[in-house]
Amino acid sequence: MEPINVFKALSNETRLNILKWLKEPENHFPKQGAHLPKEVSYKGGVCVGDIQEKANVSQSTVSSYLNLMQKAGLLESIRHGQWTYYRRNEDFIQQFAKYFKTEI
Amino acid sequence: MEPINVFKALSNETRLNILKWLKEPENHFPKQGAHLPKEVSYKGGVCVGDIQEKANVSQSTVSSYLNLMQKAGLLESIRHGQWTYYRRNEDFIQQFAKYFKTEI
DNA sequence: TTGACATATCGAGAAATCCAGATATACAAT
DNA sequence: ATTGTATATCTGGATTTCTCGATATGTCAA
Repeated sequence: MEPINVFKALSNETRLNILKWLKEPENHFPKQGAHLPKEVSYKGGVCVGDIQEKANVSQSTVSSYLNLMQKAGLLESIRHGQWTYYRRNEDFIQQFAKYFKTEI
Repeated sequence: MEPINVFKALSNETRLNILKWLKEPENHFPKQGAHLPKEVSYKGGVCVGDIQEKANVSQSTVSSYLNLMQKAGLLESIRHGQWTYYRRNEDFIQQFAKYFKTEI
């Protein structure tokens, strides 16, 4: 775990919002692309295009943001056909919260 | 509370170290300047010069780092004569840890 | 295999951050 | 008043981050 990279990932409004939105994907991504049955895609995460639309930044920006957050440990991704679904890495986030409480 | 500013403040190795050192000033600042009786200065924090020596960055850099961290809410300072003592704002840090656990 | 679409990567200019030295300010002691 | 010390602020060059458009890659459908 590289705390600095986690803090850097969270030092940007858009990225922080993405992480929060992904806490409740059903609420924040209602126009869920109909690529997959609801239960599958929500469990598996939200696809890049839907996140881009909500975040209102360019496709390349959102893609690299998601990659950055994944490298930091905050997100994980699953490819499903031509879509990549990103979701929170809850284990890691919880572990980091604990680190913050005890080490910081 | 501006979470983004807190994350930015913590996105730097030196600043993160300073925050950790200030958790146990007695351990990390043994050559405590003899400006004040020990109990006073430790309770009140550590002076800029001592932090600078430990952090091994320039005087101006450490001063602006401490100012940044204070603005973010992580530190508080007390002036005592010609010395400024910085210490952790434990209430804020604890509050932020809670925010992280519940909101992030 | 070609075309369409989703996502990733590349390249670059603008903006922000890093961090130092120089200078200013505040206070203490003489 | 003057000098010395601690800290803050200013200035600026180097580096990093931000964010885009363009292009590449991967996948599905026809």
